Amino acid sequence: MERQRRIPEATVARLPVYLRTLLDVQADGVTTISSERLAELAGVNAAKVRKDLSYLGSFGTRGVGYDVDHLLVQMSRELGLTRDWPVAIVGVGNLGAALANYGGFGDRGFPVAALIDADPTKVGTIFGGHTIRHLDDLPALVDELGIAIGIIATPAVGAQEVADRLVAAGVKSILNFAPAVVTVPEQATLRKVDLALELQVLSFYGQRDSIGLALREELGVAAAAKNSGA
Amino acid sequence: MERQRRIPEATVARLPVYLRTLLDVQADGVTTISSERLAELAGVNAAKVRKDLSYLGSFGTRGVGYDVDHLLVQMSRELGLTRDWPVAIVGVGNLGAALANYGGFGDRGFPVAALIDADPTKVGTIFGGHTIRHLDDLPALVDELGIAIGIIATPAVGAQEVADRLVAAGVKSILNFAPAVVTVPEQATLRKVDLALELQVLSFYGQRDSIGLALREELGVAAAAKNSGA
DNA sequence: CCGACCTTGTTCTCTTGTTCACAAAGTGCC
DNA sequence: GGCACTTTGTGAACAAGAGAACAAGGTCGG
Ligand SMILES: NC(=O)c1ccc[n+]([C@@H]2O[C@H](COP(=O)([O-])OP(=O)(O)OC[C@H]3O[C@@H](n4cnc5c(N)ncnc54)[C@H](O)[C@@H]3O)[C@@H](O)[C@H]2O)c1
Ligand SMILES: NC(=O)c1ccc[n+]([C@@H]2O[C@H](COP(=O)([O-])OP(=O)(O)OC[C@H]3O[C@@H](n4cnc5c(N)ncnc54)[C@H](O)[C@@H]3O)[C@@H](O)[C@H]2O)c1
Repeated sequence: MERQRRIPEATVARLPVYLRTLLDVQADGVTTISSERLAELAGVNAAKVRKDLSYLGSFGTRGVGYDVDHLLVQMSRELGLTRDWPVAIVGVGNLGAALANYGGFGDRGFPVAALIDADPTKVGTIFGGHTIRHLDDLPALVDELGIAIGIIATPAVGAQEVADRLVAAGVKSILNFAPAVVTVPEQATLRKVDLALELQVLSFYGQRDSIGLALREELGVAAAAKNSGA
Repeated sequence: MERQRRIPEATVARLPVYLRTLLDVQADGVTTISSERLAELAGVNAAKVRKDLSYLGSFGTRGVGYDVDHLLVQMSRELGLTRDWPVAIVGVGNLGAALANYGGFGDRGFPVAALIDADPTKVGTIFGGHTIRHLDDLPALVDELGIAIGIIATPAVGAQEVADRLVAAGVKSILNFAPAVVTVPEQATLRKVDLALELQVLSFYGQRDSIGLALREELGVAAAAKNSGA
């Protein structure tokens, strides 16, 4: 009779999308929303929305839909957004600086609490209201500021070491922007954002479409014959 | 006897990781690599590597492994990396500027060919070697420069419109950084990078782990009581 | 030239995720 | 109060992906 609290990974990744959508409609004064409408706005299938929401043990009202406010509360609770998650950005270069300047994080419960670099000429300088600290100060910063999430914005070479240090300092959640394979022990969670990967995937599909077009033009009868075989 | 050229999405997303790994080992002078070793370096399962590579129709040599150079050629061809894919960055703000400054794109076949903004005070100014052009110039730029990929780095509000314009101008591949649901017609491909989503997913697992710890420590009856209270 | 050894390519099974379809449940009109 | 209508929640079918296991194929030492 165990609690069925196990939320599938795929669902977890969609909850933030629903959350944002709900905040949008809430701002427009909408108080109730159907799975159909939410699905449309979130760009997914309605059945998927209902199933996803059902994992929250969420109570929609049949014949009516879901109460937007209530859904937002449930969802925030489930995602752990009832508290702040102080973020440390490691590597204040091009990208790290842009992230540090970005206001969108603090707004949503992810305040940038520390900037960290290894370059002695950067350490000690002030950027975006924060004094840049040295990587060696990490454990102290985690203690002091309760850093919960580390963002790696260093070159690929340093990424694994930074991750190791973050984990050693007690940071269990890491977001990696460096184009490198980084591994963390099981008790930690690592997610990656890989620009080059995204572009290469786009080029794959871009290319395939071009080929597809050419094929579609030239193939004609042969194509049908070929496909029917399958 | 149909060509089994349909590569699964999940595989496509891993090919860039293999590619990068192979480039790394190639730089170290390695000429042959086993699926086992490649898997280790790429952080995946060896069987998965073999299956993925088999979609390339790739010829490994049993008893030996894969020829690194050959694999790189095949993989680049499959991913469409034998040509350049000129990129246009739309929205030269915080993030757009960082992306424009980043050297890592041009290196790998994705030269930044155009910077685009809608802000009249930015249009005409020079940034990182490019004159910032107006969104209205998009069709001309696509013709002139052969823009193949559009990167959306505008605020969320403008994202869908920018996407529509990109598609209308003939850009079939789009990478969206704005936290908004953007849809494109079927002939186009859109991928998104969603920072807030990544952080929220991290907070979900971060929270769950803390709870998990508490549960593991106290388990049994007490835990149930505690949860019911929350 | 042969046999021990290694590594691939692929088949099969299991798990995870998606979608459909429909009964159950509630609303609000009349 | 009853009935037609809406929308949820979920069971079941289907699709995609992961991983284990192993036969087939090839290498290389002797
Ligand atoms: N800039 C972009 O738009 C962009 C886009 C995609 C990916 N990336 C990736 O993000 C990462 C950062 O890119 P960038 O352009 O900001 O690079 P950058 O060279 O401008 O900045 C890197 C910063 O990290 C610091 N650093 C280096 N090693 C460190 C270490 N071990 N510990 C702490 N700090 C360290 C450096 O001092 C520097 O300040 C790179 O891996 C890059 O591939 C950047
Ligand atoms: N900066 C970051 O680190 C960061 C991180 C995550 C996500 N994002 C997202 O990336 C997007 C850009 O962020 P930013 O910090 O660079 O914002 P920004 O406000 O600094 O820059 C936005 C730029 O887009 C331009 N713009 C606005 N509407 C436009 C339109 N319709 N067409 C063309 N250009 C237009 C503006 O003139 C401005 O130059 C936002 O959606 C943000 O949420 C940014």
